[in-house]
Amino acid sequence: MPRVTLKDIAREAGVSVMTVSNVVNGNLGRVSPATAATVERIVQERGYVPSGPAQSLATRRTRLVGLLLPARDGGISLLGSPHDVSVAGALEAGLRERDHHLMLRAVQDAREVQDSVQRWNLDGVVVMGFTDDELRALDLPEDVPTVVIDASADGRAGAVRTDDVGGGRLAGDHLRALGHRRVVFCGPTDSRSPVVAGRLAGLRDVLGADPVTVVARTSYEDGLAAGERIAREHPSATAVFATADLLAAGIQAGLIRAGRRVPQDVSVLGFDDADLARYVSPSLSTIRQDTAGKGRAAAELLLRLIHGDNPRDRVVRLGVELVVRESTGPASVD
Amino acid sequence: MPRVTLKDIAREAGVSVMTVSNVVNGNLGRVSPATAATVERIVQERGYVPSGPAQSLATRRTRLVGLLLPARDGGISLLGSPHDVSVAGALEAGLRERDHHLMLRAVQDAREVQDSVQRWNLDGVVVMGFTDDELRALDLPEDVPTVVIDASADGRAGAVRTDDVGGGRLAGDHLRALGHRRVVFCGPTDSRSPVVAGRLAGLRDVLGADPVTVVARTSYEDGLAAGERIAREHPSATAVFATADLLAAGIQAGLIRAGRRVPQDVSVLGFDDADLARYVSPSLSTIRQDTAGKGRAAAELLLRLIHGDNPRDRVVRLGVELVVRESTGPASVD
DNA sequence: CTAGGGAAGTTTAGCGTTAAACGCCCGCAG
DNA sequence: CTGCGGGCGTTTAACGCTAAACTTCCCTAG
Repeated sequence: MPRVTLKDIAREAGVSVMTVSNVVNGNLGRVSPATAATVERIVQERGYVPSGPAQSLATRRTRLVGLLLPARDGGISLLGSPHDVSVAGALEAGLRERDHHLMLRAVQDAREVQDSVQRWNLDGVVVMGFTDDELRALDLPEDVPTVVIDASADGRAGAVRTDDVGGGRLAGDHLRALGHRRVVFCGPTDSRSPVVAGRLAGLRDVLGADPVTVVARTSYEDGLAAGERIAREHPSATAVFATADLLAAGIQAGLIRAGRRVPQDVSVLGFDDADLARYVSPSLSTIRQDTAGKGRAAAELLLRLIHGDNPRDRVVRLGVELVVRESTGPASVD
Repeated sequence: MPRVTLKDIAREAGVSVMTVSNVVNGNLGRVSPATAATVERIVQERGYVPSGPAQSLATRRTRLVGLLLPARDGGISLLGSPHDVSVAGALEAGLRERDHHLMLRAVQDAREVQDSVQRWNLDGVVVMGFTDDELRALDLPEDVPTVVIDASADGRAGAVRTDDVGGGRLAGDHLRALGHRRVVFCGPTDSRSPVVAGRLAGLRDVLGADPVTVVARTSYEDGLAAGERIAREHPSATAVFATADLLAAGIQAGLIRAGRRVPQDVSVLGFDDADLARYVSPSLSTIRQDTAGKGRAAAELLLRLIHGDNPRDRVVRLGVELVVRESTGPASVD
């Protein structure tokens, strides 16, 4: 069953294809209401849907946005964290409402980026889950509107970020108010990620001194190891602030496994307010960030960039909020 | 900066566009090795990438696959569960390896399906997260290769499923071996989902009698409520088998909140072996299903359907495995 | 009475690619 | 010699759509 084309509609309506095209695209300047109505009716009846490829070819715009993610472990886990999933969902919703489609693509190197973007003539690209260094290596095309999430925008690209410094401060305030003085900061500080650096900077702001830092990837397993290590190597610490809930959950489990009580002996504070913060026990106190807002903001910013109405602010920064649950409590007096 | 086209390459190489096209597509029957080499070199130098839209228009094939998901809560959470995320990741990887791209799209009704599929001339469609009834209402296009995940394939569509009956049996065997006789089954039994029905049937097979059933959506919150309800309304039950880990985690928390000990008073068994099964405490015993395998199988099956080499089996069923952790133990003697 | 202008179209050309049909030249069998 | 079949291409038309230029026709102002 061949596709219904403009030509089919045109023939049936007794007008030229151009007229049908104009009606379909709401370009009603040159079409009489009567003709428009007829065409509209036939379009409905026949269930005509314009061909994306043909439109793209003619207009050089695709209404297609790529979401580029790191291809790790063979690319199986392309949405690594709950955070990413939530952002991706909101991004898709934001694009869908404005009549754009999302292409999901894991990429490994600049060549793959180039290929995806060029092949599909993507109108725009959103990049998530890469560190600044990786991003630089990806060599994102200059001429395609781009929004990076949780990374530094270099020049022309837009960026959506969380107020990480504010989040770090919030964490510091909370822990300080509970009487904690010896706080361990835990996260992938070796990745030179501006996100991690920001959270640490915020914490330092409040605590006044450099907190002890323990390096760990943001996975549960790394958290587990880090928790045990903290119990062993930093026995005097009374609180741990981790850059992600997943990591915090692991740390907490590791501490408990090492015989510490949470929060009586050690408080644990996470970041994100992922669902799992409520599932683990003790439930995690955390700095909530607005992941859905991130996705929506990315969609909006990108569409702005695409349409060329140069947004005043190419960097959107979303607020954070402290959520107190069971994993943080007053510092134990020793 | 305009796109590099076949024409550009052709001009530079002093041949016709058709020759370049043939070289690029590895259609070397009519091209001398020397010419091919020259063209190849220039293609590399110029970084030529074929235009997807143009190719699609000419060949009527897009190498584009749509992943259709339910648009719920405003479509923000398009990948509802960890299970879905993992499947989607593996699907993307499978398609990518075979040079196809994935379009992620939340849909609400038949019109939206129609629109996405027609507009982009999708070569194939994967559908996940819908019940059989919803699927029927979506009215998936007859003429587009389709693979449904965790639903019944109606006729021409392919299906990838888990051996749910086997999983149910495994659950039953495990609980039976531990001495449990009064088992509660918990899941969205009202949705007439073949997945849930299969797991229940497997459990019944082993237990010999109809287990008590408590209806609940597969969310942590519903699990929490269900757990408390089970403690109240079915105080003599010694084990609960839930259709998803997320649900099981909630049930377990609800039971504990109601004063029951897990597993001493009540055992809890989940399904999926999602990451969170390891994060909660007690850690969840569960029936592991191969979500990555599901995604890969879906990719493979779909590509088969697309290429018309009619696969012998349009229904792929993946195996399950019992994973024993802390949440299940011997039945308490009363 | 005519120029000008808007309303309602249509025609032309082109987006980048490919399938299919059509050369052309050379070597070799009859 | 003629014919004819490979090897190596080229040409043509089409895929479905749109931007821009072009055509009518009618109405109104001067």
